[in-house]
Amino acid sequence: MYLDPNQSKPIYEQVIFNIKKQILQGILSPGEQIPSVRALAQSLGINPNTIAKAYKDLEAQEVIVTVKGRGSFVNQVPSNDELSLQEEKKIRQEIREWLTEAQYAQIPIETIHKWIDEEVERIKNGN
Amino acid sequence: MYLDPNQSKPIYEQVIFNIKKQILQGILSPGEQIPSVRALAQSLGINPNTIAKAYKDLEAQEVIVTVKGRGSFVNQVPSNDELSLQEEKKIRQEIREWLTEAQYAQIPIETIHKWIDEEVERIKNGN
Amino acid sequence: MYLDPNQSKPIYEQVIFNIKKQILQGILSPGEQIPSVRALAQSLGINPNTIAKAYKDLEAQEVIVTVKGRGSFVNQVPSNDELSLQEEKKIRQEIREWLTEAQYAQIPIETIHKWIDEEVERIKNGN
Amino acid sequence: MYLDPNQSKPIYEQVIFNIKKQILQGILSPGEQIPSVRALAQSLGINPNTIAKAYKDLEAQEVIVTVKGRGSFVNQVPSNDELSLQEEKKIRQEIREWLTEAQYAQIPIETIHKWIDEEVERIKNGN
DNA sequence: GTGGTCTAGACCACC
DNA sequence: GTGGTCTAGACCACG
Repeated sequence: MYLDPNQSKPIYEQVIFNIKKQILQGILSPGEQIPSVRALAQSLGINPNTIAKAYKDLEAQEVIVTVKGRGSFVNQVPSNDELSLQEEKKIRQEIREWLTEAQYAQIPIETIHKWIDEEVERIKNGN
Repeated sequence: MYLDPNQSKPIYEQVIFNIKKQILQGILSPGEQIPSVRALAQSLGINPNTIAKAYKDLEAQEVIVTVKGRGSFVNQVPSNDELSLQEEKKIRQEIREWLTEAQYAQIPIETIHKWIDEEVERIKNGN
Repeated sequence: MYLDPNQSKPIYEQVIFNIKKQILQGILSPGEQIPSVRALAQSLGINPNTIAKAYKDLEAQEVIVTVKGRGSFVNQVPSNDELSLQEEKKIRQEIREWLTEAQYAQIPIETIHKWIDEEVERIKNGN
Repeated sequence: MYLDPNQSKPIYEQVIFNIKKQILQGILSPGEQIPSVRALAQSLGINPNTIAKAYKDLEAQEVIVTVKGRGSFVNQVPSNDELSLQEEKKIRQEIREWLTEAQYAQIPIETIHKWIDEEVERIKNGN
């Protein structure tokens, strides 16, 4: 896992992001134990509280399950047959927020579609 | 202009966003004067400091020019024939941040492309 | 608001519980601002981080909305026309956990129903 | 006996819960010997310390009696003619804790009564 | 060993 | 003024 200190995104969100990416890439499999709070904190050189916060959020999102005294484990990826309306609203909101920026910078819409396809590949393959 | 207080995005960024959108939609044309800091603040019912910060950022991005004692005016939209590498890196970063979420929620890539096209239309037409 | 230090329930959960109760009782109304993190922390004599945690959880549950630099505000109570299955599962789980205890203590089922009605009244009226 | 590792309730409490349920259901009768700490730990695949703690708590609650060198035995179910005030206070507290949640989720009081009756049946019949 | 809670105190972004 | 993030270090419950 790699954290970019130059990024404005808070560390704990970067950790959440990375764990999810590793699950999608199959580096972490359902049922598998993820590193302990203290171990990950030490290997990243940051405070354990920050990792604990990330793990708690991941549990609230039902990405992992945590058992006190034993550790945290990867959950099943949700079988989102019915795309929750809330999820759609959230993603659309995020699209809207950078798309005006992109339009203003005169980036052709085809280029944007291309970039998205490339990034999807990147997530699947692992950079 | 409409501000959504429920949005996590800070107000000054929402103001920047809205000014840019109005330029893209042709509501504001190059050379045209935009409302004064005080006038806009009053009409939106927010703190003038917040508008001042937004205008300062817009000037730094060369979207508007401010002439002391006269007001602020819309600049030419940049003719970005050559897409700056920095611009691309920034947009790709923003794409990456929500795309992992979307992948995790099992949203098909075709759906995402469709949403983007819809949102582009929305920007062009003005909601 | 009153915190019971003898209770095993963590302080931040007691705070969440109390805010929700006050909303149900009409002490706090939708749109109204709740006390600032620092103010509530001081008046309860506890660390501001603990209140901040409670408020963040309340925001994740969509009970309040928080605007950086302004404060936190009560949201609309959800119009749960369709009772989410997840909600039902959670409540049933909680019922199951103490009901065996009650059965073992030989408490008649009618008594339990009576207690629940009394507690509902108590929530509505405010102790 | 079945333990749910996904449940937030600690394992030793789940063991206590299950023993009591089996007594209520008549699977275990007063005077009957229950499995040894080691045997139960092995059959559940968990740490013997955990079972030992459960048995110790059960003995403190006078649900079982342990005779050194012989094993643990089921006690008489208490003939709680007079409901202890302490018992009532404890149960009422537990009711209060989830009832606010239920009220907030707009669950009708009739539904809650129905759920309780259903769960009582479930305990009596053994799922 | 594991995670959960809490305190104390710092710095930052926003209004 | 507001909340958000992060650090450092403590103590507890659980296995």
